[in-house]
Amino acid sequence: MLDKHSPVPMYVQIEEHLKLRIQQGEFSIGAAIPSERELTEMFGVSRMTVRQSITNLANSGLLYREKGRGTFVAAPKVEQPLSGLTSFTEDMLARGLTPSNVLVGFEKMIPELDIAQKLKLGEGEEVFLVKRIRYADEKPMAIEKTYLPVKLVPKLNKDALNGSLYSFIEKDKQMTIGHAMQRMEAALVTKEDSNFLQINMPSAILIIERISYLTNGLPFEIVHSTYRADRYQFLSEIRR
Amino acid sequence: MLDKHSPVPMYVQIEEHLKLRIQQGEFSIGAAIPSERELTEMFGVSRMTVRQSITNLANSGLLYREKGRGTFVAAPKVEQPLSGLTSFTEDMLARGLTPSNVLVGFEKMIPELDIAQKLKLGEGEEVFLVKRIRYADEKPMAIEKTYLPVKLVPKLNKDALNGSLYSFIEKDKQMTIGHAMQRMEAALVTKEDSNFLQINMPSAILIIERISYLTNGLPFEIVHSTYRADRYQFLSEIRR
DNA sequence: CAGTGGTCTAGACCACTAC
DNA sequence: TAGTGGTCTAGACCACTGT
Repeated sequence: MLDKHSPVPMYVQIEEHLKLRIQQGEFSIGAAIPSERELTEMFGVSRMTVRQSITNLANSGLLYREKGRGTFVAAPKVEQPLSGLTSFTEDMLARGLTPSNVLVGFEKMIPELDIAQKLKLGEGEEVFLVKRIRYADEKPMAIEKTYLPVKLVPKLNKDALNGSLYSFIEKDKQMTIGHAMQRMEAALVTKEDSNFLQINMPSAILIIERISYLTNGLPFEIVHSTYRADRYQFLSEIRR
Repeated sequence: MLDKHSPVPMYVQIEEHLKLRIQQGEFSIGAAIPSERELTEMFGVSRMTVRQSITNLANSGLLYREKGRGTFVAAPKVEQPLSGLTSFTEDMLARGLTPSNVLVGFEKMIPELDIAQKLKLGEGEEVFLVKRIRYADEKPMAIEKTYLPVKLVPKLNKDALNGSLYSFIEKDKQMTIGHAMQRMEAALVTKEDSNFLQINMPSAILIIERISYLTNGLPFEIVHSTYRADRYQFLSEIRR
């Protein structure tokens, strides 16, 4: 059933095996899966290994445990939000839209004080500022300004912007992306932005500012996005 | 150092011990904490127990691990978002504001189709609709409409609305709250809402709709909130 | 090379649930 | 009382990092 000599850890194989059986409807929603001791025998592994699999599946929301009763299949999420840190491109593709974008600005500059503080920059340290209009299915969706410390990505150029910025950053080992803080607010569109977004005035816009951090806690980018409110909704999941 | 006979699990005690030493600055940001084997000796427990503690602290973002190198202290979050599922009251208190509210509607009704579908109700099943104006520091902050299936909370009344709705629900065992899906969008305020919120027209508002689920996946409430955009920003944390 | 975190074993006792 | 998940032990081998 499992490949003991695969480079894929046993607990990952068990996770995939269980996921598959759940997807195929072998265990319906709310039904108990086999107990940890039964799985231990079925797979010929120790109980701790089975528990690691189940813990991961429970953390991801597929299963839930009840003391003294068993482990059960949770109801699938009706709306699946984009989990984790995603780019505009990934976001649009997940929504079934075709993303494209126009670069309207790329410069090296000394940022304003609030940007410098959020990126924990010293005085005089420079950032790259990338300004893009983001399109979905050929229609304007958002204006996006990205600030990146020059010292973290000194080799950044226009060509790199076509690919994934995140994989460009993570090519450099020791730089792995950890988490991000996101601030969301509503506002009225400005005259200038209404032209870029091709909307009337007055209109509401959704402003999303994201500060992304490496695993060591160092901030490495600020993304300031202005979305058309009539075309964009933000979905997220909240856990207890 | 640890109490082997405490009802508090050893791994929790170890977590608290490490948290304390980090807070006291014994391990500074980016510094390595003792290796798992060192901790095993220090605490007189097995390595798996130590690992459970460190895994939890790493999941909560306090530590991060690097293969072959060690475990390190992550930088503290600059802005701390309200984590988990919180009520308006908790949210405002966390922001240093004083919450209050006015009940403007409480009725039992058959909901519209979209609400019934989201709550997975059958035809003719009723909901409670609670409409409240939420204030922060005596000024209007949001309009909140909450839909609750009558079959889940048959005894709900106006008095219960003064306390915490969540603890009212969880009093009933077998009903534990699991996760929620949240949808956020911006819009222009309507004439009616501009009166409730005491804002001019045109103004932008932030609409947040939350569907909360029990651990078994059953939806148990929909909260539709309309926030003043000039007074409210939504913070969230995103993990990879 | 020695040290680190990642994976895994084969047991054990506990508190809790259901019958 | 039997079965469940929660906690814990005392080892083991692996791949990876830094010197």
